[in-house]
Amino acid sequence: MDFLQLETYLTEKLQKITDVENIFFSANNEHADLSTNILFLLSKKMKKSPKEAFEVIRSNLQDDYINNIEIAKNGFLNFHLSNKFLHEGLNSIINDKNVFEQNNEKVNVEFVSANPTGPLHYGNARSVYGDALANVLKFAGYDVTKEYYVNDAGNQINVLADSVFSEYLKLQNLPELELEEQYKGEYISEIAQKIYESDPNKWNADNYAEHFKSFSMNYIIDIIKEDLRSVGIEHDVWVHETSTIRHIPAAFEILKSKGLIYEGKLGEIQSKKGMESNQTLTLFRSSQFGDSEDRALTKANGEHTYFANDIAYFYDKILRKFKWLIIVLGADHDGYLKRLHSAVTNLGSDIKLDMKTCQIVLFQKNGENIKFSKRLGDALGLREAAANIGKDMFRFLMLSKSLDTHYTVDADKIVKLSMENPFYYVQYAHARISSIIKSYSLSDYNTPNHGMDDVSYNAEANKPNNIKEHNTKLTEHNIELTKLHNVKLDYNFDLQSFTPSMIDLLKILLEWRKCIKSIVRTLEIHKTTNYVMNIAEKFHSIWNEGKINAEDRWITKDAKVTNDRIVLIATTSKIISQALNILGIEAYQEL
RNA sequence: GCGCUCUUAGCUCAGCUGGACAGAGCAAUAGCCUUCUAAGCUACAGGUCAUAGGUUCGAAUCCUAUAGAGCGUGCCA
Repeated sequence: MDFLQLETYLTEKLQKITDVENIFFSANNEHADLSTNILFLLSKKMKKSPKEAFEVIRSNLQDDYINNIEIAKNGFLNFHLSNKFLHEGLNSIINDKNVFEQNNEKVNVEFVSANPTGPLHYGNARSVYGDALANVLKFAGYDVTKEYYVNDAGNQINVLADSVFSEYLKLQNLPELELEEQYKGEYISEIAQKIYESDPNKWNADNYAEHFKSFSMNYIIDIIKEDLRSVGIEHDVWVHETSTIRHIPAAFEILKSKGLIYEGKLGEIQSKKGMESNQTLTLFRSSQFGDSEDRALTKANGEHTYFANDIAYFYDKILRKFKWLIIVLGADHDGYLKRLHSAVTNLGSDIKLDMKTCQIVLFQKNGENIKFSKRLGDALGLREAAANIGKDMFRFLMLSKSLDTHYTVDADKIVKLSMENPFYYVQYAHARISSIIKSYSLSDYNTPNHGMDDVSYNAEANKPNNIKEHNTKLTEHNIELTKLHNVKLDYNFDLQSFTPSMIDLLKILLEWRKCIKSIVRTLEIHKTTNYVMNIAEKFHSIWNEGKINAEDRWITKDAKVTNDRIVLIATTSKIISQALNILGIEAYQEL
């Protein structure tokens, strides 16, 4: 039993007798262990005062998990929870009863999907969001696929091939091409060099195109993969645009049958930049769904637009039996969302589609924004941006802000900042816990007789012996706490062993799944960093209480008290590392 | 012009489905290390929650208008 379960339990209980909706619980606040707004809702419905409403439901609320219930002056109903609740709660975490059950819902999280025309730059800084989001959903029991969509069918690939070919000509001491659009940057010359090394004379204006396209693109995809690895991202699946456009006829057929595709002419706004404004094209009725106009699916030259290809791509996802499609895009794509959303939701029934746009992260130097341009190849690379402060801290920083935030990072301050920021605050807590457990494992208390097996610390071992499957998370960070799994559900730790602050900490731990649930609902990853900060804050505070009073330490003179406290602190460590794992960050043993 | 996002402490940002006196970090002030890591803790200080209305028992949160910032507004992707 944790807060998530308790709230569900109480809601069901209340709804049986009151028939009100939108019952809200606030866990672990300064007024009580759990508060609810039920009396506001009830008093409105019954046209009675909150106090009178309370009398009506009072007797139904008696429960083992609740010590006492009181009504606050302003009408909140406050619960104080019983030891039974805390006791079961702690045990449920120790025994991994707190993890979510596997469900079979297939979720596709598509993120990054930058064009394969150059390395990732810091404009892709928020790509870690999609990665962490996928991790949370996995943790919550979903069957998740991390996907990257490679736009290998558009004109930008031709531009890429031309840019490389131009460099190739240079190596042959021939005149460069005069291109309207071209990519510059070292990587272009690098690719040309590679091709030149293997075939210095083979390629010319008549035969270069296909080879230069595929070679360059594959080369760049490798760069991108490396860029992604540098921030800890690895996609499960890379889907190429050229492999999904075959679904266009089938997808169009569905939309046609719904009357959403027709032959016609575009309105003035769109066609003003168009080539031949009066031509008849294939159009999608996006205006039916709130878009300002219908949108083109074909170009004047008969080719399909990117939009058409995207429809095919999403249809492909649907054919692959995904029920929940999540796509993470840059803010510069949000004008595109309406039409895509309306097209995709019309392609299949029961498709849940979430499109998240992330506002750009601005990097500043000397108070001025660093510009980036892929064409000019002068962008601050994602790899470099991350390397500056390290992968883990980079992720933490990026994942600690809402996606909607127009976040500004000062490149000058960031290194200095790195020594004194929330990332280390959390890591320091974890390191201190490791230190406690180390001391404990070396102490006399660590005998086999206290209800759990002995806990030992092994700084050398990455993979300690005797790992039982379900507790590998703890062992990942070198402390051989795996034996804690032998603590039985009825392990009789005494809540009296804990100081009031430790009980507070325990209550925070019992909010973990509530936090996850909330992220699944809102897709707001930064709640994870907030949550783990809460734990760290409470932990550091307890640590200092121990400095003031030795009895408030984790390791005390009393063996029973110490053993009980070690269970709590090991559990804390477990939750912290679970949270950090979700963020894709390693939990440190030492700082 | 229109669409999306944002505006909370000097700075960077939190604020859970509308809920109790608006929070943290950095910066500033004053304390705390013979004792499990002081990258920490405690205290003090700092805010007309952009502005004006509205809905509600209750608004930083929802609605409308206004101001400012970012992005978009192609038969590019």
